[in-house]
Amino acid sequence: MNDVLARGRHRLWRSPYPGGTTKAWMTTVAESLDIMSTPWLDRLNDAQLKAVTLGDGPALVVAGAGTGKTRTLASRVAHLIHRGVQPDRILLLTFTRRAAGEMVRRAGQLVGRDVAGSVWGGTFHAVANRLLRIHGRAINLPESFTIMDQSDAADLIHLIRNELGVARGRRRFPRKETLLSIYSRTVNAQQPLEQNLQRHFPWCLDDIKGIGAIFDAYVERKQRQVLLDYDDLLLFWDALCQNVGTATRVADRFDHILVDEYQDTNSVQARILRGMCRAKTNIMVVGDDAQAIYSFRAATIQNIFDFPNDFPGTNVVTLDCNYRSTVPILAAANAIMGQAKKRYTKELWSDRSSGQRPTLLTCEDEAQQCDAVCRRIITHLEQGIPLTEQAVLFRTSHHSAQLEIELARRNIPFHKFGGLKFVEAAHIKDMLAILRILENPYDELSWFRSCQLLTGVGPKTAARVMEQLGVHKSGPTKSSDPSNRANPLALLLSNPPDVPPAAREQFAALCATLRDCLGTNGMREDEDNGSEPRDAHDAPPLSAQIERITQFYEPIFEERYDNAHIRVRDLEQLAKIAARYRSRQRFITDLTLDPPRSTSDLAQPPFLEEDYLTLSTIHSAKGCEWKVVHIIHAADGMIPSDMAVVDDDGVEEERRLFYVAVTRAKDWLYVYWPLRYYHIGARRSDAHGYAQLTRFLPKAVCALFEQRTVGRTVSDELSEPGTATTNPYSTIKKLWQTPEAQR
DNA sequence: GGCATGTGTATTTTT
DNA sequence: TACACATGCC
Repeated sequence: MNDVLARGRHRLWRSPYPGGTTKAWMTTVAESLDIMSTPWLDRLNDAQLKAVTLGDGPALVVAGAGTGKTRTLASRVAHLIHRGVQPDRILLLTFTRRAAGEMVRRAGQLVGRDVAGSVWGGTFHAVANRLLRIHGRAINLPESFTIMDQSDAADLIHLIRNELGVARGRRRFPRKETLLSIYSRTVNAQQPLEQNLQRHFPWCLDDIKGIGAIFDAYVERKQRQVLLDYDDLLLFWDALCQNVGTATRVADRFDHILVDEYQDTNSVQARILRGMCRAKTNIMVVGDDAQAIYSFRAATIQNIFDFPNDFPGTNVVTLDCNYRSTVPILAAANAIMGQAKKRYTKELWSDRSSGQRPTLLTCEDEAQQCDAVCRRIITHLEQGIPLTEQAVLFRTSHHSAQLEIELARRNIPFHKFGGLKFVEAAHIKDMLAILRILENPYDELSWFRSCQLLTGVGPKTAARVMEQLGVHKSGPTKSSDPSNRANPLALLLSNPPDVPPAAREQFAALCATLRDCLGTNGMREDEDNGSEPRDAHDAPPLSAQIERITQFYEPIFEERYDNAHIRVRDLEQLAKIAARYRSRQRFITDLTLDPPRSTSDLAQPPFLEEDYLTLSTIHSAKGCEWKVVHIIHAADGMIPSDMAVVDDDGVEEERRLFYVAVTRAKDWLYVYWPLRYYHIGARRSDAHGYAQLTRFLPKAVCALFEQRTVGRTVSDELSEPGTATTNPYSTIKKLWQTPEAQR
């Protein structure tokens, strides 16, 4: 420890205090000056301390669930800063932006918020975005590129599929979502299409020619329109690292790289890291192969195993002491992983003893399951465990649908993570499309969408208008930079194309809206901007732009959606988020890279409620923990998902998923499964089928659970005997009983 | 060419 | 159940 402290002192970065090194000196000063304490080294166990204080060079930290990984990484950041590394030369790559924020926040508590705040923290995609806005030009990427989210990308593929006519007349051709995931997987795994199809999409093999043609057109189209999809962000970052002119400049930005959730990175990401570390290998990756749950995104555990080979001289540290869960919960978790075909990490251990075993609840049907969950949530709430310390986890987003209704009915506020996001809602996409035209006038998809907002304009008219504006022409110069080409927006305002009479009025309104948002003329005529060319300085503030677009859009919106009164809250929400931004580009980008998650229409907006329950897909629950965890639908076909059981690897991944769910619990774990599902097999019938308990809980593992049955087996109408607490006669009797008799 | 209506179907997980 | 696709009418 002494040694560690001494070592931590020798290169103080902009040191506000003298650089003493002896423990005696430090102890004295530390007592008088809080600033001299080393809180990031406090309360760490030996393994954590080792990881935090490792010197330069590559390191692999194998960190099981709940072993204090976040604390270790945050402490490492604090330690590095304290050791003299400049915060903005530390790159912290995490799986979600939320995780990055949390670690930087914790590091900030240790070394000061302002200092830690300049650490480069974020997802691979967010960091790629940042780097590409700075260095992209060097690889011919204009800095004004637009990022497509998944559904944008799928829509573009859809457009191309229709244009190419590959799907016509034939039996069913892969859906746009399928095509996108094939594309994404091919790119991310860096595998030939055919191999990928054989392995993961065998039913699409016959269409390989058409698929290839679509991919060609898709790539070409993105390039012309300066659009990047999620995968492109990684590819272009990788290109920065491979390109002679930029490789050194990009890599030199950082002295230390830390990567969280390394088991869920794919080959492109691994290659990026190798590229970033060509000159110096100060890289620490943290991961747990037992928690690898993103193979559908082409993540591969192989990255963890290959790490020591890729980076010779790697220090390996294993964290296996679990601080999160009680012994009985951990025993169950270990038993679940114990059946895995392959297993690399050791079992976890804990000294948090408890008499409370996890509970397995067999429910009559889904309604009973909902009821049981709600009742237990309330019981714990009454025991003093707030809703924020409780979570309900499930395999797929719609698994919570019935529960959401029940929670709303009982006025239990909740916040749902995972599933359809706010920005994927059609009405939000409509608003964003208009904003995106302003940002990138060559964004075909946004034009296409915006045009079709107008009544009387369908795909054909939209295409014609876009053609006239030259939206997807490659323009006079060969450069892909929009500013070098005739701008479709300028053309629209100066020389608007003709539209069908039915659409004329709305079309004019759209033009006026775009003009106002650009700020060329109008909006502030009183300020007299003269004949200034249109540019960013002239444009009204973002919030005014949103307001203007809303003004245009609201009548259309109300016409178009029959539940507009519910959805209108989302528009308000959008305006609220926008209020935090000054730059339109930042706003659009952030919304794409870190979309706010929609809450249920039925629930109160969570920001109004202080205490709310968390509903989450297991994927989205990664890295989180709660005192009480309820896992619902633990039936075969749900967990593991029917979709995943086509091969062994799929089942194994589902097992890890279940393991992740179980290890989120600190003190109480409830696993529910409904005995009976309606609409199994035959759809639209009253038929029901009987489910089976998930295969991940065989008898031997079940023995570690307390087992209960919920509901009645005879009839729903019959109540259990002896549970009545009121008797109708007891109140009536009061009417004639004497006071003495009542006592 | 747009739009309303009807029919069928396929259903994960996320940056 | 919600969404994609086809059909037929304006």
